[in-house]
Amino acid sequence: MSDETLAEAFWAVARQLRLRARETLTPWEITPAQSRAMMTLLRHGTIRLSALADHLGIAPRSTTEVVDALQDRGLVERQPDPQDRRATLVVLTPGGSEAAQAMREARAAESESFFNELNAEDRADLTRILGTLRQGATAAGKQRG
Amino acid sequence: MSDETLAEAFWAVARQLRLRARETLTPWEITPAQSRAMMTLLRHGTIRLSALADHLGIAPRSTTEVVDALQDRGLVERQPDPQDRRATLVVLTPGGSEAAQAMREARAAESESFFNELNAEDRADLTRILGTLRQGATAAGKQRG
DNA sequence: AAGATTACTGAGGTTACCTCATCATGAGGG
DNA sequence: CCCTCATGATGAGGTAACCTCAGTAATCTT
Repeated sequence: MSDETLAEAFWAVARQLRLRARETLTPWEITPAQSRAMMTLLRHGTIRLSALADHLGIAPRSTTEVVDALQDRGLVERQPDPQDRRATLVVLTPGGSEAAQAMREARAAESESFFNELNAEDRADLTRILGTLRQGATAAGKQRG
Repeated sequence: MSDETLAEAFWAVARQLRLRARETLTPWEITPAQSRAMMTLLRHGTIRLSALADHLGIAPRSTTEVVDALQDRGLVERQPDPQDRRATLVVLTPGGSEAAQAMREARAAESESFFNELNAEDRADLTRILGTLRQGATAAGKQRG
């Protein structure tokens, strides 16, 4: 049953990674959900609130609150969707875009420093192993679903 | 900057593992915090509520609530500490102990099925790499602290 | 043009945590 | 012994991040 230890080790590292990520974001005083929203907007550009909800994996109603918070900080703006007047587009403000890029760089640097304990070979192995686990997990999930 | 991808892959797998763990515990209708408390009690035996709080990494007041919930389900009991009448000992009931052992086995089985996508060599590599990351993370954490 | 559907949001709830104040008990000093 | 201070648990009340359900405006279907 050394697998129990493997799972534990995985949790421990995930925890470290989570704490690091949180620490990295402290200068912006932003919550994890908000930062994920920012990253999504940086990656996909202006999108509808409902599309943002899909990307974040949370309910549209909850996304409203995340957007409210970001809007209060002047990081995003709501704009009417010219295609559909029911819809709301969420767009990064110039300041928000700047902040999002800075966050992305900080996270990349943090990730780099986290994983630079590993040599190139270990990184390659880890990448491959994680890929295997990711696929295996989804396949196994379907058995139960 | 393929590290960003590495971190992402790690998150993705951690997420799968978390979902699986949640799924594994559904038969007991128990929250993650409650199950962690059960595992702690199974491992350490009868301990004070404050000691349980330390193990769980949450505030004593929050631990009170976790214990309340477990007590309502008849899984644990409160007992006065003969050493110190201010303190409360938290002890698994016979039913709680049985449940805790069943959960531990279920989690071990789940972990086994999750990681059995990997061959022996990959498991060994992963174990080693996670160990490296865990140490590196704590070392790096001290720089910042 | 009526009816169904969709996009967002107000209202209100849940979970899992938190801090601060309170109360009983315990420990040390004069 | 008694007084003060510290400690263990808990009551009261708060927060963050989610949820569902209902309502409103706009769009699509027929």
